[in-house]
Amino acid sequence: MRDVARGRSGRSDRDKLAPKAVIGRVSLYLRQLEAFQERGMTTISSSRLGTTLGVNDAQVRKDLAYFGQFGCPGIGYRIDELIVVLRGILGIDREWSMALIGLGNLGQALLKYRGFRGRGFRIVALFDNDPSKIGKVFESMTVAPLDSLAETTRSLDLEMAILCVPADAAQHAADIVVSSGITGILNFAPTPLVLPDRVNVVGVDLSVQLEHLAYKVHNSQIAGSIALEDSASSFRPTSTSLE
Amino acid sequence: MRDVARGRSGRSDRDKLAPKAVIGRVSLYLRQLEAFQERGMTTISSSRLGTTLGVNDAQVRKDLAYFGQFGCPGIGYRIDELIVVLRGILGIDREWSMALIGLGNLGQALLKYRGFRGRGFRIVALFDNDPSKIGKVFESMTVAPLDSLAETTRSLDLEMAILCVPADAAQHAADIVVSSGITGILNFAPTPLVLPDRVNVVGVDLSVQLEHLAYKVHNSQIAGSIALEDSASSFRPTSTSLE
DNA sequence: TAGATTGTTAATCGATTAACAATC
DNA sequence: TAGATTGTTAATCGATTAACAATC
Repeated sequence: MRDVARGRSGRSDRDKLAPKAVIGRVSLYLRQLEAFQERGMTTISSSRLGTTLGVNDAQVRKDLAYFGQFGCPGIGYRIDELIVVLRGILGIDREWSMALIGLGNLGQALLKYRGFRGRGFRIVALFDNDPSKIGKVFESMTVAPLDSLAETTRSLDLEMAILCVPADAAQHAADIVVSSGITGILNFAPTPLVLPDRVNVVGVDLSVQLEHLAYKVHNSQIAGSIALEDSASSFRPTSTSLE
Repeated sequence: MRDVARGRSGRSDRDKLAPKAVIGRVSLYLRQLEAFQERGMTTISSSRLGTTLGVNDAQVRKDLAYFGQFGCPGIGYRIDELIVVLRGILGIDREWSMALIGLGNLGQALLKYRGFRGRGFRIVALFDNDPSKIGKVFESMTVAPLDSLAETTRSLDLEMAILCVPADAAQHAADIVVSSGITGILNFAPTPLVLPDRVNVVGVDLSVQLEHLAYKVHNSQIAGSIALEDSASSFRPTSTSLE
């Protein structure tokens, strides 16, 4: 564990980052714009882009205005221009080399997953501390022990790591990642990591997501049965169907 | 109270669901409480629980108070009691049977992933529309064609589906899921789904998460180099030294 | 021009945090 | 009792939406 001093330390640079929610939506806008472009469209209004993604039109404009003025009043946004701009904002107008740490089921799957490569994220080195994994070859890369990470980070210019180790190994692995100089971690381990401020983490907690779904289904079942009781035979206007 | 003509769609039931963020944190509280319990602790204060997870203590209390009064002033919360309560709230005090739809890399991985099973989520049937997948056996389950989903939903009492198909197949697959009577979808396909209100969806968009990380790293690198320039120029102008 | 759509301000809505009486 | 901690209200903070002048 490095300098834990969370909180009030020198955050001023960080404070300039756009709110989490904005960036998530920008990512969605970009993908949708690419889809529109493929269909041959050249301009798009905030209203149309928003409707497709379930986002208010004012929100689309505000999100984009956060980074500059990219639209033409009366016309909308030029799709090709906006795509270039958004890629630059997100920092995906280039390739990123990543380490994959932990080659259990999830790690192996993410390695094969095509979704990342198409967007410039390349897994170029594999690490694990399990002796039964070290030396194995996946996608023509050999799994190396975690303590060789620093060296490889230098030789291959790794900037991000995907952390797919069990919860009880996560903090230790993360410490090694940090000391190797990597400054971005995509954390799939279901545990909070304590890290220095300069290291960026995005957590993907599959159990939390699934439990959220269980909560919703569980509670809409309850709501549903109450509604049934309430209006025994009145046809429930099941609002929007597909469309 | 139930059928207040609230705007466009009949959402009144849904409006009673706790905010997304609250549920996400409740899920984290539960996991942390289980960890505390394993270490033999019997009570916990909102302050201690919050600190461990990086959540404000007032927020912990408020989140829990959303569902009832579970604490003892001066003492804190009894861990074993709170665990039972939270499991009930989330609807994970029982088992959920799920369909896995799409057996590409990600689907296969999620099938093997241990994280779900331990929490009562069981994948009990596999579906795919790719002829090369149908009939194959994974974890002693045979992949069936998607159009047999409705039948299996009835026979096995499926309530949720994990959707792991490519983006361009997702809406069609989701329509079949919905028509089969399943009311919860964990969507890994990187595309928005258009679904009736009564169907619950939680989306897990790995590309969005990874792009968010890229954004953070990209921008903290910029911030970092500006900070370097700034401090360098304060006593060594025009220096371009790295490190 | 008339219609469409932006960027932006003001209004609204929701979520987080501080503060504190109640209470164990 | 004194110290600790809850549940909850009020204050703050942040995010979303409505509205509209500017402009293509």
